[in-house]
Amino acid sequence: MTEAPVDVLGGTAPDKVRVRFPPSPTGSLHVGNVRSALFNWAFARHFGGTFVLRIEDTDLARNTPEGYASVIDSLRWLGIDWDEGPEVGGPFGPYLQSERFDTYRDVAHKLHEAGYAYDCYCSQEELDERREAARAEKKTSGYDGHCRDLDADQTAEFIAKGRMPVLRFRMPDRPIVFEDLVRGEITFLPENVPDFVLVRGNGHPLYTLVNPVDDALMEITHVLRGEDLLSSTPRQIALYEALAKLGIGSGSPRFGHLPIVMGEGNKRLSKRDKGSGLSEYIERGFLPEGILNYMALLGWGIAEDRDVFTMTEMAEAFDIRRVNPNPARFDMKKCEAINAAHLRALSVEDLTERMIPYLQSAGVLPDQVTAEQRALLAEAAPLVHERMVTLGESVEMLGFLFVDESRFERDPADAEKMLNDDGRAVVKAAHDALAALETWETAAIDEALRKALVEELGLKPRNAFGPVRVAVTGRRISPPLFESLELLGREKSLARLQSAQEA
RNA sequence: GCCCCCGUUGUGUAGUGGCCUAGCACGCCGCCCUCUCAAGGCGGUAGCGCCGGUUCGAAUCCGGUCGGGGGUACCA
Repeated sequence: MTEAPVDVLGGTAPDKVRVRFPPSPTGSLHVGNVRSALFNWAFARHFGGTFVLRIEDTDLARNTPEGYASVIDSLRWLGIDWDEGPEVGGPFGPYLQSERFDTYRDVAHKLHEAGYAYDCYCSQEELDERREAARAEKKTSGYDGHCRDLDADQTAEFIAKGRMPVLRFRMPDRPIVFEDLVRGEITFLPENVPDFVLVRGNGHPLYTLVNPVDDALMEITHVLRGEDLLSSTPRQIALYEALAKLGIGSGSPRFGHLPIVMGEGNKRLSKRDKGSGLSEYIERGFLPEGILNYMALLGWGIAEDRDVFTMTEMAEAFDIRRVNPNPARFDMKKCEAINAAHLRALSVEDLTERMIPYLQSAGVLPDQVTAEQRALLAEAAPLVHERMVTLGESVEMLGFLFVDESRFERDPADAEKMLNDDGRAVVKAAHDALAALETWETAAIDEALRKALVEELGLKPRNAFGPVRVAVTGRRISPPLFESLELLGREKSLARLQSAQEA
């Protein structure tokens, strides 16, 4: 590494850097996608280049309109903006592959004409059979080149049988060596990279064709993607080179293969695993800046002694060569800790606004929030600011302030534990002390309760305030008690202290 | 089977031959603070997969080995 520092730009002017994020709209984004989008985005922003969003929807059977909307919404929620792509346009459109089939057909034809690809008539059964045989001999089990050089008679014979050929790419007979931006030099020998299918027998183009073709046409300079695509890189490089010779694009982009994200154990985080979908994090009330920050930490770090940063800072500091090639496990605890740090960094105003949707969807606040409710929430926000890990927790922490008295409920387990006979006696003493209060504010409440419960009843503070807390907030864990009482107001507070005695 | 990638505490990482009795963060444990829970402060736990070699000296270089992962489709 010291002898041969990786040349990231390879002659490309920084502002000419073009990267892309090519999700297929088969559902909502999962964390692997997000990480990939983020690193490409950071790379582009770092150099002042262009970030392209391209929708890979060639697999008609698996695409859904919701999937498309979900991808767009997710990226917007995250704040990952694209310079070219759906909704924003650009000079290389259309950016939906389903609208580019003519292009693929045309390119496939040219590849065939020039001899870079050939018709292959092998049936699935024949392929399987020969694959098994090769494997039995402990050899590479890929395509054996059977149809590489069919003559006219052989071809005619297949056609007479009614076989529909696939279009197969003819891999060059030489090693393919490339410098991975994350992993350094990687070599693939020709015997291990067999000819591959570009177009199905039914004429439908495959990912193997359309992905490189679009990268070439869209003048993509760098491809940052998951490690799972590493072994398909040599065949893509060969394709880029063939395309360039046909005047399509200018050769292979530079590649950087990011480590995969693993879930529990040693398995790649798959779409089915819980914790893999971005939507789960949105629903729980993670912040986009928290999620993104944590994702960045999966393989990259801004500094030795620092792991909380903004995306602006990331874009400024991002260096693909500093990405660690090790697969990284997703650690929910760490993700939560990072999110909590971002939550704490929010201004009270910002926090207040961001909590509202969560309180609304939980039914704590109405769709139309009144000015009074908003003001109350703003006053309560500082009390929970450093107690929350996600915005969703605001529902349990602050719900007691907003629900109608008719809907106020206490946690059954907490009530049972704290509002026993002793507890009710404490609550009664608290009620009487507070009822006599002239000014309803934190300091006075604090003083009155300490006097009545700690001094007069001789209780330890924690034992004194526990029952009161459950009586008023409904839970053993709550924002600070005296402040909560003040915000709840005299009337509601006294009513709850009353009703708790009857429980 | 074959090909490729990866290997530092539980997790993410720092470390590019001596500054390493291996640093940081999260987690976990304990203490302090304290009306609960957090936040904050202090302290602790735990790691260079293994074996050889090079060298005065190796987490760092080389070889092997073991382990893990990815790929091996008319999916992407």
